[in-house]
Amino acid sequence: MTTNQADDALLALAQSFREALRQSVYVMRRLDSEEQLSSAQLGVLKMALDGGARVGGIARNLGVKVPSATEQIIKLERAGLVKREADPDDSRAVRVAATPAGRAAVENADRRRNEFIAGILGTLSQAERDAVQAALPVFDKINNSVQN
Amino acid sequence: MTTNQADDALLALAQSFREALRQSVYVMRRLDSEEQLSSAQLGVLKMALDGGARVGGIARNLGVKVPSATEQIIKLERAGLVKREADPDDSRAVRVAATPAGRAAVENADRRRNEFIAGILGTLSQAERDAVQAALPVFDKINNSVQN
DNA sequence: TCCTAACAGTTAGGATACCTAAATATCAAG
DNA sequence: CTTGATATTTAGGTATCCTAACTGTTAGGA
Repeated sequence: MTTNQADDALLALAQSFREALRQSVYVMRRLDSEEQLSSAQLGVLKMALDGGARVGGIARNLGVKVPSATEQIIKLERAGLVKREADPDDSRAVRVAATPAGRAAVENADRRRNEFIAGILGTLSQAERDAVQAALPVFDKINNSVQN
Repeated sequence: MTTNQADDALLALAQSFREALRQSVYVMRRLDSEEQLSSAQLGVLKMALDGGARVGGIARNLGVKVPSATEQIIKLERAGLVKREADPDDSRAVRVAATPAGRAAVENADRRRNEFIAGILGTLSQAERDAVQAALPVFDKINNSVQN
């Protein structure tokens, strides 16, 4: 039946997709292992760049629970990369802002990581890069589905 | 200059790609959180299906160090999903083989995870699925580059 | 034959990131 | 002014990974 064929194709794609996911985790780990700033911390730091991210928002955006975000924020604070200050409008809340050192750290980390990945992407054919390019927005969409 | 333009494009693609990687980690975590078998364990178990995977091979294939593989293997053994036996040809080595229960566990876990992902893929347009499909081999290639 | 270097795996110890539950403080509505 | 909801932190625990050190086996000379 047509439906089952469609399902089978979908399941086969899902299987391959899962394989790619597993690999992504591995690539991410490699990327992290060469750096001082973990990707979790880099994620927090980037959200603190605009000057007033709240802990809950950071956690939501990062796909982790609030205590996990707090943990990273504390580490960054101890490293002098962000500062925490009371939200003037809501004393329950905390605003996390990158310090100048934090800003510099983001730029450095981002650049190095991008160069590493760009180095790999540079070995691909243009068609392959186009394929990646075309898939990225879809990945974004998939993530949002999962985010739920 | 042409070279710099190409570099810039590559770096921009790298940036987007990294964003997708970050999301992948998140999706993977979600996928894992709903299951009994972690994806690390599922990976080990799959390699044990053919009956005689060695610890070192499993570690290499999984992109982790040998002690990390051992750790997962021990957990699987305690759960009755694999058994360890001496390699008849080389007494230093250990052969890891899935038990019938292990085999069943893989099938179950794989099916459930594939269905979860297929459910998401099913909400996409055909063009979007094609884009994913086309990008998967490239992801594979990128992974192999990183594996180094 | 025996020694030694290389190799396969396990054990021990430690780091990191994540989670849930409980505690603290503030806000907002009645 | 009380009470329930909200924002964050603290406490405690889990999983995965890592490096270094240890045990046992193999293989290639001297």
